Amino acid sequence: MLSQRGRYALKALLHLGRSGGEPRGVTAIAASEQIPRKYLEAIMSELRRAELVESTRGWSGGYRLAKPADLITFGEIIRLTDGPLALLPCASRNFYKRCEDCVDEAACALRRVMASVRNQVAEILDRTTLADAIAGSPASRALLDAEPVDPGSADTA
Amino acid sequence: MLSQRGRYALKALLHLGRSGGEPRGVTAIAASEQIPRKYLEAIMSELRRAELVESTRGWSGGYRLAKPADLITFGEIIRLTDGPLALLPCASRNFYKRCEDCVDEAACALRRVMASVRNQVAEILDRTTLADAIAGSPASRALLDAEPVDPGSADTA
DNA sequence: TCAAATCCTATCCAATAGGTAGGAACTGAG
DNA sequence: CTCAGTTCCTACCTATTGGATAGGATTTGA
Repeated sequence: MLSQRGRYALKALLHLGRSGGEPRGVTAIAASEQIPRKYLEAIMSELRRAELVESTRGWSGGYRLAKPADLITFGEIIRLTDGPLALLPCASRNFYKRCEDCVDEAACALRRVMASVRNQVAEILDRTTLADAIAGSPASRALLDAEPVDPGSADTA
Repeated sequence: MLSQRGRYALKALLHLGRSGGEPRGVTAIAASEQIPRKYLEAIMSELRRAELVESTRGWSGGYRLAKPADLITFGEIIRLTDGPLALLPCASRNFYKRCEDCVDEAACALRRVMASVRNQVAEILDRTTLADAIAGSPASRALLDAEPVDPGSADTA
């Protein structure tokens, strides 16, 4: 599961994506996205340090995306806020770490499966951009529409 | 990422799958899979309560799989030990929970993407069984072989 | 100069992950 | 019938982390 922090980051970035190039203040974003203001402040600082957003201070300052929304992928955002996409460190590409206790094939059988999961997840998240999500027309529609999630009737889409 | 607990559970179950129907004691499994014995004891208890394994006590007792290895999927194991496969509760099928603060499309744009990820992950994990992993010939070889993970040169496969 | 904004550091709290301890209950071998 | 080896159960511990708040320093245009 994503951390709340990660979810907030994604919501905030999607918000900025929808706001054109205009700077949006943390207070405004927090209010309209239902995020605790002070907490969002910290998150936006992190996003700035990661150069996903740019900020202007003072007067009518705020944050805006540092690049076009179609150049910012879910993958890079989530890796920043939540770390590896993979289910195991040994199946991660960007955060690879060997399992200390990996001596027999059991571990490797595991790793094979986990690597395939990682590949599929990365395939989606590294190809889907903020712009895709906003437009509602993701890069790989075939994948995204494959099998709709249907949580009762609670949905706006 | 999977919890250590989940990883241990998977390793132990794969171990049992490789052991034919013969009961294996916790001590033996722990030793050969490099898992703290007492901790594994707790995990095996949980797996028994979930009816993934059966136990016999006393003498030459131990644990064995409660069903054939080709009827136990990674999906059910991981859901048991680590909860939802989805990245967000609102994108989960088995653990669905509405996001309290979900009012505008941002959340739904998010959910669309996360749902597609969930579907792909579940597709793999619910179709891959212990037997598949052990045989090294997973259900959907096309997927699993799609893009091999290459962590430097540290690999036994 | 003032209000509004980002920025920075420190702190707090509850929950969880990971693991340990100690022993009760069971069971076949001897 | 006892004993060693096993599962089973309850409780506990400790470090880390997630999620957030507090308070103020700094910047900047109106």
